[in-house]
Amino acid sequence: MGRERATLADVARRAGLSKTAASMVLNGREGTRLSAEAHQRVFAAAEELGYRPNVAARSLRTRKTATIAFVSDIVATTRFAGGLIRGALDAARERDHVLLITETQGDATFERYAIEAILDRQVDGVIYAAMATRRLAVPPAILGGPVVLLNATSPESLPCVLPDDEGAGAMAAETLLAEGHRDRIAVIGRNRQKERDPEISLAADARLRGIRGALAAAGVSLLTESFCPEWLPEHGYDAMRTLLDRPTRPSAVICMNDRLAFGAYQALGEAGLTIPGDLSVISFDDDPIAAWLRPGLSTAALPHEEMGRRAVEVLLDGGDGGASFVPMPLRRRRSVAAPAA
Amino acid sequence: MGRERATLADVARRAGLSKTAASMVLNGREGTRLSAEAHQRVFAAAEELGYRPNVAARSLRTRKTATIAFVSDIVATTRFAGGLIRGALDAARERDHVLLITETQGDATFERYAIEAILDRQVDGVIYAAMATRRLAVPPAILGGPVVLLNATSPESLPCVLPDDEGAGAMAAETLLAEGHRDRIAVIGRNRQKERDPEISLAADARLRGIRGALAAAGVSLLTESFCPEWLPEHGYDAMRTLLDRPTRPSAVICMNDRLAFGAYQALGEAGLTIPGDLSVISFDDDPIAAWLRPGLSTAALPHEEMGRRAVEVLLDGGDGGASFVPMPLRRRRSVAAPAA
DNA sequence: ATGCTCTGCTAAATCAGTTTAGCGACGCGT
DNA sequence: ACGCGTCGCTAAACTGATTTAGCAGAGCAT
Repeated sequence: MGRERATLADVARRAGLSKTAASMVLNGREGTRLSAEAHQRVFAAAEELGYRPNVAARSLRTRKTATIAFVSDIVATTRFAGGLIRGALDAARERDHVLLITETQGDATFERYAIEAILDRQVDGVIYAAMATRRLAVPPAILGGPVVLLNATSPESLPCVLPDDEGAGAMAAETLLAEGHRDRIAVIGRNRQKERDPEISLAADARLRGIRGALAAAGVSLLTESFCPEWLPEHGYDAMRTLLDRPTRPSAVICMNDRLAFGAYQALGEAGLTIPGDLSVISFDDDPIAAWLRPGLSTAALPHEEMGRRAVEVLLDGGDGGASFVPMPLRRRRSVAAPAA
Repeated sequence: MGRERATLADVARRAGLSKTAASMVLNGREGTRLSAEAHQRVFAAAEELGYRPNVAARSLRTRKTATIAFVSDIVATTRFAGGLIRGALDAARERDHVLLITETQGDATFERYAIEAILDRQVDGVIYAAMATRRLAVPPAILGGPVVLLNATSPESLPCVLPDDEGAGAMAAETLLAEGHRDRIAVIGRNRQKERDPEISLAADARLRGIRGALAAAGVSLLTESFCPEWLPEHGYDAMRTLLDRPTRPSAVICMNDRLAFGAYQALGEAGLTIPGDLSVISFDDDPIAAWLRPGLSTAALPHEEMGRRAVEVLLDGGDGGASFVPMPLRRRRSVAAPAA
């Protein structure tokens, strides 16, 4: 690629100055005593030759590469990753950096390979991302440089960027309360494993805490809570069917994610019940499907893009070293209304 | 990152040989006359020191970086990109390469930036990917090196990797024929713009050609074809409702993508019709939603992962310079059955 | 006139590899 | 004994930038 690129030596020659002078001018070094005229000549020469510095040569000397490694378990290949990468890409571009992407797929060999590739290329920092919000162990080899965890925390308490699941939980509950729902609110998607083991999920527990907190503050308690083995549509479907068999039908359900909500929609459709007339539904994630459902599903969006962006900012601009929580905005759609009288 | 790494000079010193010797041994150069014992000593020294070559230094001399640029319009941030990137990542790793990801977002300024970043870093090749299968103009600046188009073609007829949409269209039609559907097959998702302008879509025309070819071969013609302004669920919904108002109800519909099919499902559900009892549905893409629908949606999968992989293979191993079509496998689910008697 | 400082600039070292050119020792044929 | 080829290896150049150390000349004070 790119044959015949002008080098710094070419620029210097054309400007009638030394490489040293050219380098200093182009890097905008303070305290150099080069004349205004010298500056002019260097800039002009660089412009005329279309000079662009050779990154390899520069980083050989400076050990800076203007490159960030984006390492993930399997996030890069899932639909959830898009926003994370896009946000990181944007923020990186604004800071004249570029993203090197690798995936470990949870495999130790792949991880070792990814880390070697990264160290060999002397990246300026690492963003270590997880698909599901969770706690994880960071390979010690990358701790030599700046690291930011994305959608994850670690025992070493490295700087990290997380969605504000607890806030989202509270918001979901408050949204229902504001519509007038009180004692007939149900939750679909309780899951002991997810709630207890931070290495599996941090979201489950946080969302639940938020929901409970907001309801407690209003003096309301949950009608019932459905447990699900996973957060997939079929489990939401099953849970909703069971719920409909109860003597007291809920006026609203909070689903722990959109896929469960989708399953719940299916069960409601089969039962001939309408949303939000018979029952309101609210959920988390803002999966693309939320906008496609009829009626549109109200859901607290995972702010992927903002999270990716934030990770780069913390990495390059420096953060306070702690956790950075990104708010989950509510996407208000037609699935929530006041309970039937 | 990576302080105190051993250099080639360290290895040479430890092996009691010159840098030249060490370099040649480690690169497995043929025709060198270094003794077997020298080889041993170099390998041992490298091993003991945990030596890893400095990529910047190497590429400064060789102009090779073991890095591939993955440039896309907006593909990297969409749910469709996952597989493309994952496949490329896998194939790249197998060849000891790494992926530099950039996005143009269809913006000329961003594109220029992306290309400069790429040229500055002297990547070994470029994969230029599009979100929607289409024809596009490749920026001339990257034509100096190897380029492969992914999910796209170009007027310059560069090597490219495309899904076999025509084959998939034929397969969809044949699947329905095999179940016994004949003269009551409808298509949802015709779209003049997509079919006519290759800069918008190549898939629309190809899928349709495949469908028509297979039906013609069986002496069958389409019952009707619904036009849609876009391929979104709401348009599938509208099309299906219109279809159900016709005197002759179709026994099967082929939707141009899964989102249309999702909309069709919604309309069928509301009309109280069951799939596949009253009507079979088949589609294209294998969006995650296809597996979540009840009943599961039969669909020809976009082989993203295989496409990403193929792009890297063509780029690094060399292709025949033409288009490489990747088959779209049918994901057979419960949405297709024999027509009601 | 000498010494000193300041200005404006450059030579050369450096980063860590690859590659070219070639050197000394040895064996062999004549 | 001399020339030649082969073997096993190395010195030094080279890649393109940054950075350190320092030089020549002007201005000024003594």
